[in-house]
Amino acid sequence: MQHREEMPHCDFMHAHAGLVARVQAALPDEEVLCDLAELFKVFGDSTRIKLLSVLLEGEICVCDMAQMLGLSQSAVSHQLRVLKGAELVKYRRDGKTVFYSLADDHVKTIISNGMEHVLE
Amino acid sequence: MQHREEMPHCDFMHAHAGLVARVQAALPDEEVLCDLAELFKVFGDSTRIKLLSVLLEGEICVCDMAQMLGLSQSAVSHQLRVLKGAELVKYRRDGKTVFYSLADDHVKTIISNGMEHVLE
DNA sequence: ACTACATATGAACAATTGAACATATGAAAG
DNA sequence: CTTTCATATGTTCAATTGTTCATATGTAGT
Repeated sequence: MQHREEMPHCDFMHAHAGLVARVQAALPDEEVLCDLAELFKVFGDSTRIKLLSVLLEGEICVCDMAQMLGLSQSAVSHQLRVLKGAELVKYRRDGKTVFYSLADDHVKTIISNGMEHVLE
Repeated sequence: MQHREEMPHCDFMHAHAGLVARVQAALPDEEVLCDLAELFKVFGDSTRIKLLSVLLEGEICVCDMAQMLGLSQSAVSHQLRVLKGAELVKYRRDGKTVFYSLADDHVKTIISNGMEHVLE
């Protein structure tokens, strides 16, 4: 029952000595990696994935999305806000109605890449 | 839980009448979309993204990953378990040491697609 | 057998999060 | 200006999640 709060790690490296340092150097900035995780976190919710999938078909208003997915208007609006915050969707206002659409082609690409992995 | 009958929704559709039904028909199965969300959820954590990024450089043991990222061995092991559950990594045992590596090229693709969106 | 080391697992805890509900904003029509 | 409809925003709350600590498993050597 040794309590080493210091550094829980191996006493020796298993690979050659420079590996740790070399990989650390090659690693992107912490901030970039966190941003990347935040991006995927946005995709990592079934409601938001459904909204994005629906928007693959084109521009759709909030109300229709709620109907299509059997969700409350509030839930859809909240999640669209998250998607907009991540710049995955954009919107266009026409009278009382707001039409949402995908912000760019990255979204399609990311979703279809994920699909490939899922459908294996 | 769900009171689907009294859902707050528009009284009329804004797009042409068949849009909702048409998009619903084109939508992938609920289960597939949920699996997709689960996949992205795995990417949606900074610790796991860091582990995956590190593994882009090649096969690395648990201990070295912990050192590279300044994480406890336990934290690394727990997250590697999640990554393995999603079939994003595989491992190889050599004596006491366990070396992890990326399961396939999808992982690289997904990460770099996400990167593109982040670096804008 | 025992010891040392690398990794995995279980449990408990704090922090995050998505949904529901209520309310607020914005826009067009009367 | 008031009403009505479409959408947005707060708030509360239950459930999920990541980390830490403690312990267990596995492996090699003595």
